Amino acid sequence: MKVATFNVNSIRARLPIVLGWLKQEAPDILFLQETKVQDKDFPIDSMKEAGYHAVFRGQKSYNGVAILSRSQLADVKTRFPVEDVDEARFISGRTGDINVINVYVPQGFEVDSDKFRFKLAWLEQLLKHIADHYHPSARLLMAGDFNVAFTEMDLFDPEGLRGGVGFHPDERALLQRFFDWGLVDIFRKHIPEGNEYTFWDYRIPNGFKRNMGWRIDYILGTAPLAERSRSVWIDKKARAMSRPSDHTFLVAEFE
DNA sequence: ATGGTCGGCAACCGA
Repeated sequence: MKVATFNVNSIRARLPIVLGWLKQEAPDILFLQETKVQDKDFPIDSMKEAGYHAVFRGQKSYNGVAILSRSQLADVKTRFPVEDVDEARFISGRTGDINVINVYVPQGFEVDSDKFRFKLAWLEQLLKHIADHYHPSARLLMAGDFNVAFTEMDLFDPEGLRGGVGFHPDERALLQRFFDWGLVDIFRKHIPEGNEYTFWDYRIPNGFKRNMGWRIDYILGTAPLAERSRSVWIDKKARAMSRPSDHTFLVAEFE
């Protein structure tokens, strides 16, 4: 089984990249974030032609998540209210005995802002949701854009960025609690070295060329899945395609 | 080289 996650930064702007990648890599599941499209405008026909089922929840202009899969997902849920705000940031479902969750965690703007507090509350809620609905001994795969670098290895300038949004102790402590519960960072399980990133800010000149990036996209799995993971990679060559996203594909293969 | 990020969507917001 091959799964991937990609913050697409507009599914309509990057439809050729996604379709090309699906054809080339033929994943079983692709998690997409920041689709930036309302449901009535989601390019479902293109996905069908590519051989994929699609479940999605979008909103105008911002956010939006989708799961593309070879086999149809059951028990699909897209509602995830936090503090009475229900943005399009969450989709869960099931394929066979594998439960899947796709998340687009709030970015958080800046530390001590309302948006930052909302980000922390959102992550708390996600943790509670998982603890309430799943068991670490069952197969759960959660992937997406978490907007948090976990350790110093996961960003290009840990000292300069320490304590800022995306690398704040409170955010990192929350990620740790997902790991404590029983989720494994599949990338880090296989690749212990640093300087491996999934996001490069558009606003840093030549940030990608200079590899000034962050690892903020994750594929997490419970132990039964982590034990069956065979390889994981960040697909930088997908960035060579026209109009690259500021994120890239993160891919994992399971037995 | 006399500027310097994207995308949505129509003036700026969000990342």
